[in-house]
Amino acid sequence: MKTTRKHLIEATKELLWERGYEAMSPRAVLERSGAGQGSLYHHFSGKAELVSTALDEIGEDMHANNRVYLHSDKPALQRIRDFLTMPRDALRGCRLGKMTQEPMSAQDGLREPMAAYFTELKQDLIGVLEEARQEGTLREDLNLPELAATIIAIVQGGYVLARASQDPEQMQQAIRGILALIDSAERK
Amino acid sequence: MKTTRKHLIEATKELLWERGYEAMSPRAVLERSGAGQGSLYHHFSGKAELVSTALDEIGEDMHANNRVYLHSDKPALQRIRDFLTMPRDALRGCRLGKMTQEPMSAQDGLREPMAAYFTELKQDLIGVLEEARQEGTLREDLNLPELAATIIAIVQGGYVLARASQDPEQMQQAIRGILALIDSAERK
DNA sequence: GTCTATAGCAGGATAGAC
DNA sequence: GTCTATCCTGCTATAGAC
Repeated sequence: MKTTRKHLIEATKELLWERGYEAMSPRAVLERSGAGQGSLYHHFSGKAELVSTALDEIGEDMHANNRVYLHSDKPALQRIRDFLTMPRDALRGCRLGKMTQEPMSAQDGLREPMAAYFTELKQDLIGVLEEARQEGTLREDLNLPELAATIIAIVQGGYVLARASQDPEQMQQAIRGILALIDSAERK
Repeated sequence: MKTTRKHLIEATKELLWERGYEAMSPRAVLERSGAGQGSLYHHFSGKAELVSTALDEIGEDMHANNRVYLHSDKPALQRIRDFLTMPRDALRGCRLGKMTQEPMSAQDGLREPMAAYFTELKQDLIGVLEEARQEGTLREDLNLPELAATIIAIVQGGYVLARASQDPEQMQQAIRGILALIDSAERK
C-alpha cells in the first residue's frame, strides 16, 4: 500500500507532539499506524529519517495555518493581533518549539525543519510589520526584526508558562501583555 | 560518605541541563558521580525522586541568581532591564523551562518545582513593577501580572529561538524588542 | 512492500555481600 | 552506606519469509 508510508508519518507526527523525540519509540509508531517492523525500515533508514520527514510536514502544516492569520484582508497590525490571539492548545505545547529543547535538535536533518519554520515565520511577520509601517499605523522607530522575534518568543514562552503551571491562562496573560505594549506602539 | 548523596544530585543537575529528563539515565548519573548502583537506590526511591530533588535545587539556584538583578539598589525599571539582559547561555536553554515541554512535566513531584520557580519569579517581577509604578516611571494603565508574564515568556521564548537557529543572537533580538516596547511604556 | 521473528543493547530497578 | 552482579523490560535495528 502506498498509504503505509503516510500512516507511518501521521503516527509519528502525533507521537512527536505527545511525547517529543526522546520519548517517542519506533515501536509506538508501528503500533499506532498498524504497520509492521519491516515497513518502517523499508521506507526510512531509521528513527531519525522518519522524524525528519515528519518534522518537515509539521513545519508546512504550521506555516500554512499561520498564513491564514497573517495574510487575511485585515489591516496589518490587526493581522499581528490575530496571529497572537489565534486558538492554541497551550497545554500541549508548540509542535516544533518544544523539540528545540531536546538534545536531538543539534542533529543534522532534525534541526533544519525547526530552523526553517522559525525563519519563515519571522520573515512573514517582518513583512506584515512593514505593511503596518507603510499604512502609517506603527511607530517608525521600532526595529522590525527585533519586534518579529519578540512576537514569536512571546508565543513560545507562553507555552512554557502554561505547561509549567498546567494553566492555559498563563499563556493568555503573556499574550495580553504584549498586545498592550503593541497598542502603545500604534499610531492612531 | 555523606557527600555521595550530594555528588549524585550534582551529576543529576548537570545531566538534566545537558539532556533533559527523558534522555538522562540513572546509569549516566552513576558514571558521572562515581557512585555505585546501590548508592542511588539507597538515597532515592528511583529516578523520579532523584530528579525531583535536583529540580528543587535548580529552582533555588536560579531564584537566588534572579534576585541579584531584581533586588539591587537601582531604580525599579532598570532592574527589569537588568533582569532581561543578564548573561544567559542561550544555546543551552533554560534549566527548568526546557523540561516543561517534556511529558514528565505532568508527573507529580516533578512539575511542582518548575511551577514554583515560575510562580515566584512572576511575583518578584510584579513586586518590582509595582515599585516602578510607585516611583512614577511606569505608565499607570498597564496590567502588572500580564506584563510580568510577558517578560518571563520573552526569556523562555528567546531560548527557543536561539536553539532552533543555533544562534544566540536570536534571543538577543527578542529581548531588545521587548526592551524597546518597555521604553515606550516608561514615563520620563 | 509488508510481514513476523529476533538480535543486541541500554534503561531502570533489585539482591545481597561487605 | 556503598559496592558488584544481575534481572526484566523496552528500544532500535536487522533477517528473511511471503
